[in-house]
Amino acid sequence: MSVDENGAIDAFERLGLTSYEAKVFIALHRLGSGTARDVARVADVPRSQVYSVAESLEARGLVETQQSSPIRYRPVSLEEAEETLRNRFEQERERAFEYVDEVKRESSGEETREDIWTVRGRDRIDDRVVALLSDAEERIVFGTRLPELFTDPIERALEERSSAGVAVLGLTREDRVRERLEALEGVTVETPSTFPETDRRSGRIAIADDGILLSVVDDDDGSETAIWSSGSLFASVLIQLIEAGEAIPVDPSSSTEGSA
Amino acid sequence: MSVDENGAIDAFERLGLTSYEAKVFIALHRLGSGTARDVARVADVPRSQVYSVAESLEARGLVETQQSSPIRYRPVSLEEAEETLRNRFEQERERAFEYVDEVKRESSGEETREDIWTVRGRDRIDDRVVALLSDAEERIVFGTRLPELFTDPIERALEERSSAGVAVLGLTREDRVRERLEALEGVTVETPSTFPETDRRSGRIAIADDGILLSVVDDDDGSETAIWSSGSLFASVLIQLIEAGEAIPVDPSSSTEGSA
DNA sequence: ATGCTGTTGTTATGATCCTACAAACGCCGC
DNA sequence: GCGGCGTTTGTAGGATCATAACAACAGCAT
Repeated sequence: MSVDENGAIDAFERLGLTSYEAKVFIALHRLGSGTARDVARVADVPRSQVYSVAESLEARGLVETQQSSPIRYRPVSLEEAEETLRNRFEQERERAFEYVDEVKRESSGEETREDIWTVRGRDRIDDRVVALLSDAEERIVFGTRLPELFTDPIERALEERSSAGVAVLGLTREDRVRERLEALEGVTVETPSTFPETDRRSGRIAIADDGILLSVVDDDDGSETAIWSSGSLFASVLIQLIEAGEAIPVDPSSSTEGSA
Repeated sequence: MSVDENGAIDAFERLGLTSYEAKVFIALHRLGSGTARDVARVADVPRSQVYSVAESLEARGLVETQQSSPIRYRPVSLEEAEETLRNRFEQERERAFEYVDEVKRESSGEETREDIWTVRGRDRIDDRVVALLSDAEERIVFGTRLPELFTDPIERALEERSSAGVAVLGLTREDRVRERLEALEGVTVETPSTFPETDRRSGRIAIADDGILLSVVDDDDGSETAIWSSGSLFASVLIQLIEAGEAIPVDPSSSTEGSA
């Protein structure tokens, strides 16, 4: 998906440049090379500011300077710039995480018991579901009404667990999801009995042994929020409710409905 | 090299977190999990601020929340956090550079002629030297008095070019550099005739056909600055001067001395 | 040679925004 | 009644944006 200049400037800002730095950098790529005046004409940056901004970019390795009269600037190649920014990112990442790795304390096993955690965002929930399913030893239940929430890694995890002898049950009303589930060897598929066909908020349900995850999808922006728990009384009670076919919304504003 | 907490906080800030976000994230890793009060005790963050800071981290996928009383927070694993930050970086990088790639204009060939460019920073100069040397078709001169400026990639480039039939001459007084140069097949090594043995500012000299790079090293902080040019009259004149054994400092404040 | 004009590069200043930091307060459980 | 929790408000400071002034210089016309 293409972005406009404002989007690119925003992206550069999140990469650590100021708005002026981003504009000068882009302008120099447009021009090939140029003086402060050239840059100011192309970029929405006052000419008097271009000098110090370009100097800052040079210090960052993103621009080269020709000390002529007038001074000429030129950007390094995109490849060089990407590598420079990536190297800086990796360097800071290493600095930051090396320290945290030193001081972190492993979460104690008990601390996660009796706990229910909230996770937001589709990618994060994808990962959590895969982690949950991959740990299953005895049985799995997975259901969704949205094909896009039935991701390839989830599909592979179901297949792999089924091959490993874990009992896998799929729940869905959605034909496209049903077909993919049925295509997996050893996976049985049922139509959920208690969710109304008009249900539009449920996201995914995943049960793996004593772990459970329930997600909901916001109709407005499609964002997904999940709660999950593993090895807790809450989890076992909720699993019982689901298996009895009577999932009960815990709270209207943050429903724990399973998939339709 | 290990870093302290302030260094880690600085690094997280350059990765796009605020100071408070970094402190809360680190504190949660120290604790394993905890309430706002727990975090405030460990981190230099007022308790009343922890709630919104942790919410922001959750929105970034770096923290999970347990809506209990009191609210409990726990960090995602370091692996997850690293992946999250890296994915965000790559996403912004792609957004930014995709746009610049669309709008950039190739530098015209002539525009780089008659031009002398300044490059700062050891890594960038490393790359420029390698690029210069790798393009040589006929002859190379390389010299430095500092072993650390004779990098492995430079060494490999000299070796590769020598194998390709390019005449390669090394210039140095420094024994360690001399030994490495002499170990390269087909490379001759000479002692420079004009630089005083007490020279402490020269960095590197690299000549490749009609291109030249000269760097100097700042005694105070060891930083390196280079000028380079290729295919220009300036370059040919300077090459002649070097080859006549009479390199002349262009300006006392930004000397263009060659290597010792 | 001189005066005028436009450009260059540096510096200063004010406005705005974001973040750090402090404090207040209603509600709740004990 | 007290302490803890969670939300909200306010202020100060720094960074960035944006504008403006000015000395020096180059080019050009006279």
